[in-house]
Amino acid sequence: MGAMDQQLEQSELVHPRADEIELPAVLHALSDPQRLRIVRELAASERPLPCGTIVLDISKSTRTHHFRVLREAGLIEQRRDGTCKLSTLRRDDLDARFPGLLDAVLGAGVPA
Amino acid sequence: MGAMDQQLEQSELVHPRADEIELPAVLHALSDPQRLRIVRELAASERPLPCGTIVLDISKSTRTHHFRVLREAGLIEQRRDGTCKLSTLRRDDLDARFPGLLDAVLGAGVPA
DNA sequence: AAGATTGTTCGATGATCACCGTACCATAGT
DNA sequence: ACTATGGTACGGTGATCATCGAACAATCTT
Repeated sequence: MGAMDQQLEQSELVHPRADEIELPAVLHALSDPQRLRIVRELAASERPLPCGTIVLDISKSTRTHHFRVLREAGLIEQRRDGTCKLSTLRRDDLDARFPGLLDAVLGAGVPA
Repeated sequence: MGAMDQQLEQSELVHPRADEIELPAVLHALSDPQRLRIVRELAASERPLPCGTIVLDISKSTRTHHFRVLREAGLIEQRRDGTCKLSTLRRDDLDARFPGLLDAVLGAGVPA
């Protein structure tokens, strides 16, 4: 969106600092079923996952879009690893900033 | 949206049952700053509040819109009381369905 | 260098959204 | 009955969103 992150856009990914994570952005990011699924899968593995191994019923570009929304909201961290890009849930940062939120969302997986 | 709730639209408000409350809808409803503020205010008073006493920087129709989103997502209950319409947080239903979620969101009020 | 794999960027599109003003509809009080 | 008052319904507008395909870029393997 902004214009000040152009020069590092291709080398370093845009990640908000832990104290910059905004609640509305987090809730919005989690309000999409596809992204919720990504977050759940990430939380389940608790190990960096390449984007490609997760959501299958959407196109590549849409997948990229969802991962960017999650990353810019501060929910995940992404880094390069060869040709893959590995994603991790920012559990500690989220728990520090919004205690209990992530657990509540993840725990709501199979309610009844 | 639907067409089956036409006959009770003006007398009885549309409320999802507790077990019909969907997580994405709840998160989406909470992802708007105005609605988050409404929910916080409702939670703070823990007593039914008329719509008019809460958000001031938006128009009447927009306020109605936000309250409807909150109600249809299952976050609040609205009922008539004379010329006013009183709103209450559906704390018990939310806690039963998504334990800890509401507390986490409300607790994230003043993070640092 | 060529090919394969993985992901991004770039429009574009249709849907949804937040917001508004105006008109309207209840109920309460005079 | 008239008039506030509190809220809804009805368009309408500009913004954002989820989605796609096609083209491109970066890395690895051969």
